[in-house]
Amino acid sequence: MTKMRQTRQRAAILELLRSLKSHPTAAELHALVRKRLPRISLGTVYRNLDALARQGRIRKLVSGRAEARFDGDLRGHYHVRCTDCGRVGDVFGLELPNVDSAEPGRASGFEILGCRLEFIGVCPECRRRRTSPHDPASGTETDARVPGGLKP
Amino acid sequence: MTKMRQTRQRAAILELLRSLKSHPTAAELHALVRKRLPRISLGTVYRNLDALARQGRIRKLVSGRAEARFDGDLRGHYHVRCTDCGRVGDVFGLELPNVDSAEPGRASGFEILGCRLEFIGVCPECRRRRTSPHDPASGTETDARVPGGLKP
DNA sequence: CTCTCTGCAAATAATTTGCAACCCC
DNA sequence: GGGGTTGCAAATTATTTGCAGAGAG
Repeated sequence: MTKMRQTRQRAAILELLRSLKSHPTAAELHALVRKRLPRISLGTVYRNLDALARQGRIRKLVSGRAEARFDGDLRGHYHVRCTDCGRVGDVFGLELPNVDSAEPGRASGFEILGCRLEFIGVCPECRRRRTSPHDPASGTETDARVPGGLKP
Repeated sequence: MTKMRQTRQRAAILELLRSLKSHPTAAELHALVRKRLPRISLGTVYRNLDALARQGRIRKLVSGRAEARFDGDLRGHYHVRCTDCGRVGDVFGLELPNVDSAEPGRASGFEILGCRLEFIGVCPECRRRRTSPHDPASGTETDARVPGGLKP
């Protein structure tokens, strides 16, 4: 990763995103930034969002470009997703304390229906292949990395 | 939702998925089912996975077809995603107990880097628009719906 | 028989990428 | 000036959908 430059479009995207209370998609952001920089392209928005997230200056809320995966085992269990290859593993036998739904409901104004927790990690195969100094954060939201204790 | 028929392809997909310990993507599943039903199309696989998940007979692990969303606010907080419109809201001020990373690591064989938790709910706007008896589970993984207490 | 389902192919949608011009450092 | 960046357009990828024929009930 070489030196990152400060361009008009990058600054506009960052400033705009910081000024918003919402969590826009790339397309929404593009429409908004366009008011100030009418010629900015969607591709540039994507490239900058990626760069900024990779730097940790903004946060990317999951999903984008990951295929859906399916599980035929209905027993309750958690999942771990490999940051390198996307593979998903199972975590059976883990008991976590319940979360009170009233609190997030009050804080957000949403009617809370449930919640979802998944672990982020590196699968055995990818770990083996990890010799070169791989890039740090993929930029995708991955809350904490507290050794021994994770902030859900 | 009318009566669902029992077809050869649907049965094969379900049986195959149940027999697997992995969490295949639709394409991977398609390749596998094809060994038994060489003429089955990818479209049929998608349609059946969706139907089965909607019925709760299999589980769909997030992502597919949701656009990425971005957040310029780096202060630690959680998110709620609206099941109806996809909008994302913030949950500030929620303190949850940490999760021990050793346990999931041991259970899965993965090197655990972090975890991610997001709430699922209905945003104020969609709730207002909710008069008709909307369809229940979208099929997408949403762990528990314990009133007052959510299983993370 | 009647509908739901299937295979096939074309259509969407989100995101990525190749390339020549551009402009930040 | 040199190399990261941009706009544009074409390319990928994942998933959806229209349609006519097939097959489950």
